Amino acid sequence: MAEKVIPRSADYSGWYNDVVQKAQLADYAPVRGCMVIMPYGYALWENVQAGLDRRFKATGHKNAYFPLFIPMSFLKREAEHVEGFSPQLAIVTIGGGERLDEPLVIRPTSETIIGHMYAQWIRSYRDLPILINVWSNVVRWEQRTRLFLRTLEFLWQEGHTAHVTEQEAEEETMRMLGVYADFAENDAAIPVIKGRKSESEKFAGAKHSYSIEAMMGDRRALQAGTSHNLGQNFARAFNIQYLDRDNTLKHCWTTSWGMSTRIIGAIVMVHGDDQGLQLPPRLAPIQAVIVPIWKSDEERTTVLEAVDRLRSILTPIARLEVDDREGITPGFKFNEWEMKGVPLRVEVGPRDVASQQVVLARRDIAGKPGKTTASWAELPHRVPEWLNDIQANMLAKARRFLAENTYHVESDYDELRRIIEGPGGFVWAWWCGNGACEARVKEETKATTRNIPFDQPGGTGKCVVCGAVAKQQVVFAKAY
RNA sequence: CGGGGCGUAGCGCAGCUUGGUUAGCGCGCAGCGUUCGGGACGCUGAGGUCGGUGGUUCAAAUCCACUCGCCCCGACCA
Repeated sequence: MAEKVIPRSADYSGWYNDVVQKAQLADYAPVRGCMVIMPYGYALWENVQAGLDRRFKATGHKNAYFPLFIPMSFLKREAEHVEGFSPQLAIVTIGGGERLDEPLVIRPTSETIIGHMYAQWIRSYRDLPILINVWSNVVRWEQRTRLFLRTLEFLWQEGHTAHVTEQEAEEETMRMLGVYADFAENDAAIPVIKGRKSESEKFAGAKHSYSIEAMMGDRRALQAGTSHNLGQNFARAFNIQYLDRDNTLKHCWTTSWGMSTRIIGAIVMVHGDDQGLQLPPRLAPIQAVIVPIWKSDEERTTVLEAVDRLRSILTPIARLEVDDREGITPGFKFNEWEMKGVPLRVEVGPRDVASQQVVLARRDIAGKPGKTTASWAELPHRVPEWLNDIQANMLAKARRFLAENTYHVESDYDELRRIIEGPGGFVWAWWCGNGACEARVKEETKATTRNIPFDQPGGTGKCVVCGAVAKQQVVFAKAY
């Protein structure tokens, strides 16, 4: 635990794994690609869940659960009708028992089950909209895995809604994308670009897919959340119909949207530094840690008495940890809590006790500049103030980084290439919308279109690849 | 599935080219003492089928064959 984190600039992916493991968020099980989330990492996920759940409740969504395993025959019967939607299959035989007569399939997402249930539940326009969210685990057969970002099994929420009109479904799709963007920026302190996915990047079977795209510390993009307008594709495949006011049967308009434990990887990559993890206060399982300092037994007694007082002052206003472990130096503790990303550290030594004060050290500003003293009396208002300030500063820093590594090349293809192959980052460029142009960029530079941002410059330009008239700009970047 | 790399103590590695007593080092771990306001130090100690199997040899961590596992780069990635 006393080891230092690999520097971020030296080996980014090595650094990433190192931070995740040393901060005790997660580790690999001794099986290829299988991630074990540790208690500290799970506590972080619980805070993510709470932040999202609060927003879902505010938009009228209810939680439910759908099964993980589906008999093969069901999947064949129900799923093959959706054009382009071919879920990855995992065939299961039960260990220790007999071979199954019929293979079970693990759902990679719940669309199939949900489509089936909605078809049974929905009869009338009065049943709509139906707004359900599912907290669940899913399984994908990934060739190459990475802690949090791409794992064989992961935790997420998936929302599934059904509506009377196309417009209502589109509004819902946008509302939930907005919820994700709001969560990312205000809770996770990660600035994102909201936009629409290109045809080749969208969810199979969707009419439109939208995403929020974030920039990681190595300037690559990460899709941090998606929202899909499924049109009537799934409703037709699963026969989700309702009787409208005019006494005719109509297909519903459905949506789905999700955010996963991948967001934890994003938090690590956006905010982490050479010192380790850095957590935004709103999501940090531990917002403040008290580190008592003493030499003699006498000092120990007086300092720990003060710590008890501080504990009762701070417990109501922050998620608090007191590190009164013995036989470990204060310097070691400082570094350890920094590695775990705790936003605020409260140091209390004999000198502080004598003057009824503490030293506050903030994680987002290294060294002396990040330290100040505060009297015990002012802690109840100073600590929340600092936590808010740290939250705001982390978002501001991430915004600055995003801006500094964003380029607008308009229509010079060679420049696009130079940026992607050189410093890397997000490149805004005009795009005619032709899949061939997109494919060429991917082929030649490894960069993909991330999304077509809602926030367009307006007007028209020339496609960065073919020079044809383009009505929109798209963001190109290498992605995880 | 193609290309490359690696398996030696809980973790990270050296030793292998050129075979030779008892297989080393750092971290961590245990005990004792000194320390403690930015990753302490000293002493003592525990911990190993050298991934596995077979072969060559008087002798194998070291050479050969096979095999298992892992990592990286590609392919793939709602």
